[in-house]
Amino acid sequence: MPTPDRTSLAEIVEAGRDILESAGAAGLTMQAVAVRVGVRAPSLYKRVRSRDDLLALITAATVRDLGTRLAAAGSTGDPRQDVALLIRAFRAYAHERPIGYGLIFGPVQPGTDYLGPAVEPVLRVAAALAGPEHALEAARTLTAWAHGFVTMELAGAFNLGGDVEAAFTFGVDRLIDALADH
Amino acid sequence: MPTPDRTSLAEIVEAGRDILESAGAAGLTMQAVAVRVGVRAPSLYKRVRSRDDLLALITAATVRDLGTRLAAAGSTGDPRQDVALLIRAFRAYAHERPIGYGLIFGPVQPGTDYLGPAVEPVLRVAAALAGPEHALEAARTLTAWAHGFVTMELAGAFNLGGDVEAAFTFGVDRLIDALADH
DNA sequence: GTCTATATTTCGATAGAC
DNA sequence: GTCTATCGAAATATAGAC
Repeated sequence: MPTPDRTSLAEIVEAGRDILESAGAAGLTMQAVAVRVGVRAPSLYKRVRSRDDLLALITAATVRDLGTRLAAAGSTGDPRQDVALLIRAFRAYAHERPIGYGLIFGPVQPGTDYLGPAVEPVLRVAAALAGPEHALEAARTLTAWAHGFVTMELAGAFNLGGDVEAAFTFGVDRLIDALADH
Repeated sequence: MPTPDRTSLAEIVEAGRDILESAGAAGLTMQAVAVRVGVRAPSLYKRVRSRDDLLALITAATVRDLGTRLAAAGSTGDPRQDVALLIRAFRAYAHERPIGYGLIFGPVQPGTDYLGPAVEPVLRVAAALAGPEHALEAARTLTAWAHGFVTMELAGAFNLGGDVEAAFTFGVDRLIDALADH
């Protein structure tokens, strides 16, 4: 009788995500993952090709997660309101899982179309706000700003005083004004 | 007679920056730096406390560099034009040294006020564009968007087709409109 | 599929002679 | 200040028994 499964790929990825947030990227070792899922490190290689492979799986899971959250951000029907809700959901997720979030736009595996799951909700609200012919450009502008803001925020780059919340609201408002279909 | 200096801190930092761009963060080893400056690895520790220390020095040098470039971006006197030139200079620098640039808003050493050298030029054009009372918020909005855009661009995140140059121009134009003092 | 045991490699950092 | 020599520590990954 073969040895029964003591873990699973999903459990390994989930463990990796938790370790990443609590111990940082350097703390994400195969050994640490093995301990958390309750097996020995070599056993992980039955389900994961390498540590880089695990990292890619974690990134993909994080993008899916973010996409789910963005899709659930709420739609009032008012494009401006919906964009604001979407961006706030985006920011909230980055604050919840800062390190995992940092993987999303980190150094990338060429040819991997890993961003898909999170793109659609953004395109939808962008189209509603800016009109279909500017949907893509508007989505890129919104995403770039949101990503830049939360990255700087998480890095402690807003250290000149002032109110970071006010800066966020200021940015959202101005951006929505700028992108709204005139 | 003591052994004459065969290298210097400045040379070490410069070598580190070059290795970083050509071999990535993982390729930046004390051994590689030593080879490039022409000494043995242990000698580096006379001028650098640790590899992390070297990374911090590289980050600081990169910020200074970026600040110089931003300050030299040109000023036509027209606030809109000046902002556009500044942001294009910002982007150009990130393209030149993508990995070094990535350090700037990476995980940070607490209490280090390392961003100073690059901030002043941004604040200046932001104040001219948005008015003094909104200078800080406008600078944050501009920087966030520019950083987000180049990060996504360098990560290959703009993979849905469309023209990236057009998206950049679109974003700059709309942002300037949004921030301009009305 | 899981285990023990280990190969391999690499790297950061230190000690002490010159 | 630079060198040789080496420590020490860690981590990825593999081999082969059960």
